[in-house]
Amino acid sequence: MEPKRRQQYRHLPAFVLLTLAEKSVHGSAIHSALIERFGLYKPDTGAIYRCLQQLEQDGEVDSEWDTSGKGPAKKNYRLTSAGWEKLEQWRQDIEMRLANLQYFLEMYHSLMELQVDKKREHDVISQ
Amino acid sequence: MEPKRRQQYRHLPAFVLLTLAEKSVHGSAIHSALIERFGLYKPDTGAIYRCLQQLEQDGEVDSEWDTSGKGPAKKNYRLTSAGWEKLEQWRQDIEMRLANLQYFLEMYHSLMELQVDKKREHDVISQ
DNA sequence: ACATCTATATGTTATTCACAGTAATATGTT
DNA sequence: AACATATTACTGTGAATAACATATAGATGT
Repeated sequence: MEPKRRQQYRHLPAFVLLTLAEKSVHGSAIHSALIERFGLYKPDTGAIYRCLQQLEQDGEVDSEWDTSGKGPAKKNYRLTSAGWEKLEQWRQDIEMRLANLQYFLEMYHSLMELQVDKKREHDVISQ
Repeated sequence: MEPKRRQQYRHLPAFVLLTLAEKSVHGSAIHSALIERFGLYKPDTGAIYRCLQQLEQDGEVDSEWDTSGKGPAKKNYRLTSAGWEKLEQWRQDIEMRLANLQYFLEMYHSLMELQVDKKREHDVISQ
């Protein structure tokens, strides 16, 4: 039995801020939105609430309780102007990471072609 | 004074394996190669050596000492077949992450256009 | 009254890796 | 030979991230 390795998806605050940029909502709705949009990305609810607390502490979001609708009270979060700025920083950060990952894939594919070529040569020789 | 937030660059084993896929080399050479190729990505040397130890423990690389050349002995690492398989897993993983990051950027840009439109409307109304 | 659902929150642990430093060997300099 | 310097490998520590598990509390249905 392989020891199960935990998968970290990362950039959670970026995706939380992005979701809030579209619409001010409460934690559970952010969770649903992320699951809906990123099929493979199932963030932990605990992580989201703690993320929101941190973002509020850093002044990137503010919140107010909504006791109107059905069910238990919801804490609606809204981007502050600091939050919009932070989102822009995340955009830059993510563009850089994206470039690195693209480079990884390019290099991976060119290496694999080389491997195939080597194999082909080998096959020709051994005919 | 803002508390300095550490930047994590992540996916280090993927990039180490990729470097070794191209050519079997020692830790310090991997460090140089990564710095050369990823201008913004300056991985920690400690992280690289620990990563290599972990990879060896997991059977994804093996190593042998090279005492020929100049300077101190070098520990050359080489991908095993398990390492090649792991690299393929990383490819899949990274393609997924890439898709998520691309989605972030798409959504970010479309939100920003909306913001501009709103501002334009506002400007027109207040004329 | 009780179970269930929804939303929020906390406890604990694993993973990742940055920052700082140590050690050992080879080589160049005086 | 003595010393400084460069190169390579490795370790100590702790911060950041977030996964897994559990708890709480109000609203709602039966």
